[in-house]
Amino acid sequence: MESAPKTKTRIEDIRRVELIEAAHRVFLKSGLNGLTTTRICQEAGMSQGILTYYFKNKDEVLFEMVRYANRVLMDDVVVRLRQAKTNWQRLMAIIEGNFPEASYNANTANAWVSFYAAAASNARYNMLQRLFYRRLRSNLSSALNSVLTPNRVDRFAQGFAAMIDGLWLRRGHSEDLTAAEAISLLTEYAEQALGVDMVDKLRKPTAELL
Amino acid sequence: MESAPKTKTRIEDIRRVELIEAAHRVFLKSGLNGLTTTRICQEAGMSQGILTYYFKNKDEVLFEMVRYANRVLMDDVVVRLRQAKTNWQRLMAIIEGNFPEASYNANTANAWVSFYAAAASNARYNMLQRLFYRRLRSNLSSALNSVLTPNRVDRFAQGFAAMIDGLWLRRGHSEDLTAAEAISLLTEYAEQALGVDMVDKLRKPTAELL
DNA sequence: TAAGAAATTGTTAGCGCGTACAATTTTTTG
DNA sequence: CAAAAAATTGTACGCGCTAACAATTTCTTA
Repeated sequence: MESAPKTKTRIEDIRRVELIEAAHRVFLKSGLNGLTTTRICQEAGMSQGILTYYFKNKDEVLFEMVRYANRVLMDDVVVRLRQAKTNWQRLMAIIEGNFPEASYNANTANAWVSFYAAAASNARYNMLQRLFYRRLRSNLSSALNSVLTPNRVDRFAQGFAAMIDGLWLRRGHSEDLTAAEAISLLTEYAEQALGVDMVDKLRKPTAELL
Repeated sequence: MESAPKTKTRIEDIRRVELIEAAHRVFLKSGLNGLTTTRICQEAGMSQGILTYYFKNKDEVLFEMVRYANRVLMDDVVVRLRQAKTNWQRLMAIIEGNFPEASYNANTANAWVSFYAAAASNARYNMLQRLFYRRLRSNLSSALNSVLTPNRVDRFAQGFAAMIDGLWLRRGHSEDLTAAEAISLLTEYAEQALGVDMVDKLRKPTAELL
């Protein structure tokens, strides 16, 4: 019976998404510091005032944009995880998905570093950061819990996550660091941390639990 | 014969150092974003105008402050390196020196992350970043060149540096990450990347070249 | 100790920013 | 098609910041 608010909501949703995507494009170019209300709106082809009509304030847009940006990056992991048949492939899905060739560049890296910096004094960003880490640990756990105890998974995740973050951090200022190298360094790390025996175990097809 | 500019230079040097140290204290508390001219001067117990009297501008103070901050951190490495007798001890000096118990806390970590973020759009910061990395690689090289070719050292340094940066980055928002754990994770990484044989070699006393 | 130099202060101009809001245009609806 | 509602624009205010600079105090030196 509610046909009235139909179009209203539709436009609202469209504009919100447009603004978030515009903010995302600016973010990938210039990081959080480059993100002014004026630039977001002009990137979206709208006028400045529109922002506070569809969002509480600028922070609201940025928060949604970061979630969106992470979703875009992590889609790669999700797709690869779905195709994985063995636990080793699951681990490789996580590794390769964290360094998509197309995204692993200096601008994107610096954008994320600026997010990390902002998270130091922004409670909501901080929560997102923790959420992202929990997701990673959970993915790792599902790939490794057949060979590692929960405690071992935690420790492995610590080093693994540090390596991912470090490789992204360094990407921002090392022109000669490719996605392939990052993947290779992280793979090597995982192989050495787990040892040959465990890697062999992980390579065996997963016993299906139907 | 130059007795006239004696006191002048003395005061100039003192004030410059005082301002740099004051900026450093603010930096460790609140990162680069918290660093306004007003805050630096009030931390130093001086009035705002003094800053441009002794420095070209604020950026100049910040640049010198970052060099100072790095020197403070790296002093630990230098001291440990001097005491090292074997190449393995040299490697451990680098590892332990990069995570001094007293400095490895969330505020300091976040301060450095804010520096990394700023380096994305600040050419001089970027040069400092590269300089810091070259120093690390050079230290690593002097510890490992007896067992690794230059190319291997480079590759090792890539992963090693990523791990250091990642462990600092993560320290900013993981309350439960201690210096001991960081050192242990990095040591483990080095041991596994080098293998038992090389570690054994590194443990033998260095042949003195007198 | 007086004059000149050096050091220090406090104020102010100017800029970029977020956002509130009145004014305007477009869309919806009876 | 007119009146009301929704969407969009442009402007303007206030804030925090850097840097410039005139005014003032403190030190030097002859």
